[in-house]
Amino acid sequence: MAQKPSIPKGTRDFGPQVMVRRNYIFDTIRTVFQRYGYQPIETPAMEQLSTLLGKYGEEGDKLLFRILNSGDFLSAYDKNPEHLEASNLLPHISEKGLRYDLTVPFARFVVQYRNDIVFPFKRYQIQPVWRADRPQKGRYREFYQCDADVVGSDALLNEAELVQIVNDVFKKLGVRVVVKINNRKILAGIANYIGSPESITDITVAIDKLDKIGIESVNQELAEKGISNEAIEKLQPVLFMKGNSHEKMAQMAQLIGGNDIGAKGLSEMKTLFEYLDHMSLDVEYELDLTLARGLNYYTGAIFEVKALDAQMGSICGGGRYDDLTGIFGMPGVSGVGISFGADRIYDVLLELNLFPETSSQSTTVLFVNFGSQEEKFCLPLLAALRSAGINAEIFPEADKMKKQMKYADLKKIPFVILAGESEIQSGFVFVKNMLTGEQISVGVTGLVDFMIQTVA
RNA sequence: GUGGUUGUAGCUCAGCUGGUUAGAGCAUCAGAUUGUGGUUCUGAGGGUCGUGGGUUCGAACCCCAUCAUCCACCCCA
Repeated sequence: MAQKPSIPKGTRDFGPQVMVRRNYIFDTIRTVFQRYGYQPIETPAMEQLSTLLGKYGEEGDKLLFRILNSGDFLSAYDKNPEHLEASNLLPHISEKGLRYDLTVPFARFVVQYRNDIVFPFKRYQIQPVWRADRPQKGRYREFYQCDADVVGSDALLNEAELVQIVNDVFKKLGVRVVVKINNRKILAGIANYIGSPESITDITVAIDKLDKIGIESVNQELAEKGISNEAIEKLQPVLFMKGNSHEKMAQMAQLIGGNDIGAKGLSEMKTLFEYLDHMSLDVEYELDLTLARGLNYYTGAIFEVKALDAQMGSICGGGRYDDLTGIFGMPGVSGVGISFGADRIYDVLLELNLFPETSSQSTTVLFVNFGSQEEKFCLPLLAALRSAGINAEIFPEADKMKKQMKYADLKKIPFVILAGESEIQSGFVFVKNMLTGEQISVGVTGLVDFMIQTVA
């Protein structure tokens, strides 16, 4: 054989049986989003590079897929070698990129259509995103995000509602999860408290790994980042803090209640938990002081959802961003959003065997094709079954019966109807149940009613 | 970007210290069965052993390079 065709690293094809299951996830999430009044939008796969660059930090910029300009992109470029530098060459080579997430394109969308949007604007968006990362378990270069965001409202009730949505989605899917909640203002308060406000990023990145690498390694990493010993010392009570969410908040008030931003964060957290405690949720939710989340545009609450029974990174995350639209020239609009990672949720459902059984069958009835006369006899029956809401098809050619039966078998079609010459003359066709192998004769005039009853 | 793993039929993998013509299971196709699938039996097709170079009388096997893959780190859904 010639060289085998293949697809790019970190991308996947989805066959019919996989798509049925993926759609089950998308439909579940979409239904919940709509239940809470969120409206759908879509944005292009590619954005201007200027929209994307600088929004995800230095690391994020490296993970952007850039699209090569069409045509002879160097024709207008000054090719004098003395002026040849990557920085001024780049705009000539690439000016578009594949979107990295759905939040930044959404911010662009809000700014662009600000006069047409009714605020607070609740939107959802289910589309693929791309990251030029190295693939590994649960990590792909092309994957779907399912986002719900509210912009134009500072109210913490929005945060609470998003947790409620998480609750509903995972309850429907049957996955046990824990929602971890933190607040960037609390993290800033911690950084102030230990006297290194400028190191907030290094501090949060390090303590985010606490449960993964342990306290020793965290302290070591902090030291390597240039955090002073006394600052690390002051941080220890936070890292070792025990108790439930309310107890932790009380302890934190002792430590960081004195600085403005820390107090603000704690106050927000308290309000949020008051809402959540009144929502009779099924999911666990807890304050996790070590939760940091990478995206640096978050300014308030941050969320992360982890499956309790599967070894998988976070399957859902989000947070509050006070000024995302500011970088696109529209300051003072606050937003909060959440993003479900459909591909990871798929992997979790597969691992835990949580996909519903029925989600693999598409056709209910197959007519065996005996020839051109018989085809014509079957067509009105087919149409009638379809009108009655029953998925039905006829084998497209009068192939060997064995092959047609095998087709039904492989496609898990539960009923096969045989209408050959003698059946047509008698006015009775055979309906074969492929599960039991049982075959009964049914009058043509009563066929649709019979099938409706049998299927129901 | 860093470290490691594995590349043999469509798929999952055997293949001894380097030795004739590289095997198995599953899948596919055909027949047993001209109007009955999923079971069974018989037979058939399908491989530049990832690619390129080297060592050797001889390489799927040893060496080097390269590409791909998966896993871990960084980071993240």
